[in-house]
Amino acid sequence: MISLNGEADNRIHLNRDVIVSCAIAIADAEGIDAITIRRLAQELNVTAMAPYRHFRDKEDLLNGIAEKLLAGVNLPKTTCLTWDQELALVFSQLVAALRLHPSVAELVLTRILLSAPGLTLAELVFKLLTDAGFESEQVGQIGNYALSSLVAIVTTQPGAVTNPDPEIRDALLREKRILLASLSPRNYPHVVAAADTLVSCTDDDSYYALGVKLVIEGIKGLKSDLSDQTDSNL
Amino acid sequence: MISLNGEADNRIHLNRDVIVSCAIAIADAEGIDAITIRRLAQELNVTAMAPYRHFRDKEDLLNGIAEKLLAGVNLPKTTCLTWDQELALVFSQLVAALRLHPSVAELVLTRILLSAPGLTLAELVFKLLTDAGFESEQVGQIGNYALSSLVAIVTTQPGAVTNPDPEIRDALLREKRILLASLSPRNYPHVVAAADTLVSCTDDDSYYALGVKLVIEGIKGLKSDLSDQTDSNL
DNA sequence: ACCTGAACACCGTTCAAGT
DNA sequence: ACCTGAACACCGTTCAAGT
Repeated sequence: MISLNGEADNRIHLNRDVIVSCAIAIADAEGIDAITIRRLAQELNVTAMAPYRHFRDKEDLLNGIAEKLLAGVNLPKTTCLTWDQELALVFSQLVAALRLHPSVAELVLTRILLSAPGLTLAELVFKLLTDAGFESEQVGQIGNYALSSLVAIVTTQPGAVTNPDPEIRDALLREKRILLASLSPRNYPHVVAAADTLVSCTDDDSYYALGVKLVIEGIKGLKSDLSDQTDSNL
Repeated sequence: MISLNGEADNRIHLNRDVIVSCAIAIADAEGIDAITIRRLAQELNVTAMAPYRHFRDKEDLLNGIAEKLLAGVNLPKTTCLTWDQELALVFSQLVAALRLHPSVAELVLTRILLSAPGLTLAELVFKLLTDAGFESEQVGQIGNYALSSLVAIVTTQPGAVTNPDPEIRDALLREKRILLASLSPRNYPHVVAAADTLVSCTDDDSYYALGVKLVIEGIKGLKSDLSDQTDSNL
């Protein structure tokens, strides 16, 4: 049946990517808890049950969000870098992708191995750790630590505040600042001294750069321990 | 009015700690999503609204859970340790406390500065980082990284699987193992090689010990960079 | 193949009462 | 002071139909 009427058809053609993109947009604007199947359906001018043609259940939708975030990680193609330089680059790209949508970043924490883009990322990280000289058991563990740490760093970024509203966001930040400012400097001198740093970032880029560096330095530290026992080449 | 009847009164005297403990027990048995106000009320033989005398809303309850976990961290009292040794000890104790209830560990990620025990922990970590020679801005950032990383490590522990049922747990683990085993070794050789490590731990203790070491080594690596620029004493 | 519509069991939370 | 009871607006998800 040909569409005869002049009314605009508000129904976008539904598919996984459209739904996932819509969910991310909702979370960007109102926080992760605003992602519900019914809200999504409403936003897409469709019945509450329509999304279920494309997702088995809500968990499947959340997996789809994590997958989309991971697909946004810009992995280096060719490379004339040392393993630690390339690893630092990969980590930076992961952080860069997650920073675009901080309120859904937490979904990635437990879902890296559940999608192709996540597996591609993990594969590259594991390969670089193998190049570095770690045993296969340590490769899995260290890779796991590193990826988890970086996701967590984005999730807990000082200025983050999981964003329930563009306006309330500022109120929450102010509240957090006041809470830290009201602490007794006698009981928590170092927390009070670091309060400004903890509630907002002067420079997000350098904040994340330091985070990546911490992880890389940690891995290099573990490697030194290894080579102390096995060989002594740099 | 004196209780005249012989029936046992199933209603425990309600307070924050009783409710929080019950919530943690529910999560231990059935996963974090099983924590609902109504379920809690039912478990405590009380009306759905009764918990609201002790918690403003569900968020307040989740804060209470995080607080209880952090209160379980056994901080060292006196100390004749160097800053890095004591920091390693504190981190180990944090991990030890979180490991007792892995399915609610994630709640701590964004709630450390919201309770007294969390603030005490953060204060000690920040103090030790200050002792190590970091500037106050770096103290806050590095402390944040380290604590976030350790919480994340517990949340993503290989054998963890957020536990929706003692029986389904094994099924999920098997499923995960099969998923990784079914991957093409051509596309993901290093992931496949690390599959066993990723799905379960041969030794949880050494897994977490390595995680703590990674963070400590990372911090020491950052410190070396500092002292390279300022002075050269070890 | 893809969407609708009604229904079910369950949530968090409000408000006004009870004792 | 602390708990109850009824009600409201919202969830995820099922099932049977529609086109």
